[in-house]
Parts: sequence; structure tokens; C-alpha cells
Amino acid sequence: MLISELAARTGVSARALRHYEERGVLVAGRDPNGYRAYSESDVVRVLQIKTMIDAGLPTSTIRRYIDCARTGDHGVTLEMCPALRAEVDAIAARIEEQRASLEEKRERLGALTPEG
Amino acid sequence: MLISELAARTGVSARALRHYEERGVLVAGRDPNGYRAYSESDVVRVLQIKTMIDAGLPTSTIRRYIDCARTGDHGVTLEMCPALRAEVDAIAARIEEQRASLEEKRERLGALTPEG
DNA sequence: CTTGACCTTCACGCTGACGTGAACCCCTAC
DNA sequence: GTAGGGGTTCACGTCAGCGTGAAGGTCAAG
Repeated sequence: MLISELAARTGVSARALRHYEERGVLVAGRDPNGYRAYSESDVVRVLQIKTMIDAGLPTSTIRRYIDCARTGDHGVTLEMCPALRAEVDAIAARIEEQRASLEEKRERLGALTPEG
Repeated sequence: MLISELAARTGVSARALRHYEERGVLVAGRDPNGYRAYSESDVVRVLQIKTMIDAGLPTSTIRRYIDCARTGDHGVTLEMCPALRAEVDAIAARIEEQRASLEEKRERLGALTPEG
């Protein structure tokens, strides 16, 4: 299928799909005319990628561990190996940092505004 | 005083001080040789700016409302006018959005990692 | 033949506060 | 004179995932 169909079926924009390819997380075949050619399995793959993106995983990490992704009845999950576990933990830690930073901003903003 | 001294006394880098000037939030005098010349009051002003930056206020907002800043026993506060109130509320809303987004990422990341 | 809806590859824009050289001037001290 | 430690102004790099034209090729339909 063409890129616009894959986009429609996954809810991911065509631009995003090309971006995934740029980052090496989604390899596409090519038709003789140069158009990107996708298969049914790519639909699943894109949904896996999207799930990982939404979970805060950077494309650099997704590229290396996309094969750990499994799509089951409970949605997308990752088969953890030590290396992936370490990356995920680091990402979780960063998210926690950002959350703390935002929390501080909220407090500072509140302290800055009398009777806010 | 010169820029490095102001930097040392405020904990704000010289680069950041020049950045503040670029953004129009900190006006500096000039010595005959072209060096930026700061006064004692600039120390207070920089600390006010830093407090506002740390609270999430963008330099564009700080530039317009820096004169609302007051430094007292309870730290830096802002004298609120309707316009500033609106901006601060908008910033608070954005912080809340980001917080919600992070919260969702945390959940999705947890759902992605079995027995995480 | 000509729309017109697809597709392609660049490549800048965005959100923000700086970091980091590059290339060069000022002034003091040895 | 010559280091050497300031200072100055550009101006691109950073972090991320796309949005948004721009310029142009492909192909089925009228």
C-alpha cells in the first residue's frame, strides 16, 4: 500500500512515517516508480512504534529495540533484555526529573503570584 | 562591575546575562572601552529575572513586566495587573498540560514494560 | 492534452534558554 | 614585548518530532 493509506490506517501522518524512516525505525520497500511500498505487517509495526513514541521512547532507542515489541490482547508490550531495561529505566528517570522540574515551576510560579 | 563579577554574584552565566540583554530584559551601561557596566541594583534585578525564569516565565513576558517585580523578605513576588495575571494564568495552564502529558507517558511506559 | 490527486526529496520552522567556539579588542603585569 | 585573563559580537548547535510549503515526477481519468 501507499504511504497515505498506511497513514490513514494507523492515524500517523505521512510526514511522521517518512520521519520514522529517516530515523531508521521503519524500513519501506519501493515500487518501480520510487513510491514507498508498505505491507500489512507494517500497519502493526507502525502502531508499535507509535505506542513507544507515546511512552516517551526516543527513535534512537526504538530503532535498536523495535524487535522486542509484541502486540497482544493487552496492547503493545516489550520483551525486556538487560540493555533495554537499562534504557527504559533511564527514560523513566528522565520523565521523573521533568515531572519534578515542572512541579518546582508550579510552586515557584505560585510563590511569585501573591493571592494567585 | 564587569559581567563576570555579576555572573559570579548571581550564579547566572555571562552568556545568560548577554542573552537577557538580547531579549531586552536586562539593560546594561557601557564603559568607554565598550565593556558592559553593571550596578549593584542589577544584582537584584538579575535575581528577579532568574526567579521568573525558574518559574517558567518566558523572557518575552519578563521583558514587559519586569517592573512588577518586588524583592522582599519572602523572596521575589509580582504585583499583578490584569494583563500580567492573564499571562501567568496561561503559563500555569501550559505547565499543567505538560504535567498531564508527562503523567500519560509515565503510564504508557509502565504499560509497555511487563513486570516493570 | 490536461487536470488533479498521488508521490518524491529537500530543508526551514517551531519551543527556549542558553553552550560553544571563532575571530578579535582591552588592559595589566612581568 | 609578550603573555594572559578579561571583554566584544556574531552565529550555529542543542533536544525531538514532526508541520509545512517548495519544486517536480507519476499515473489514472475525462
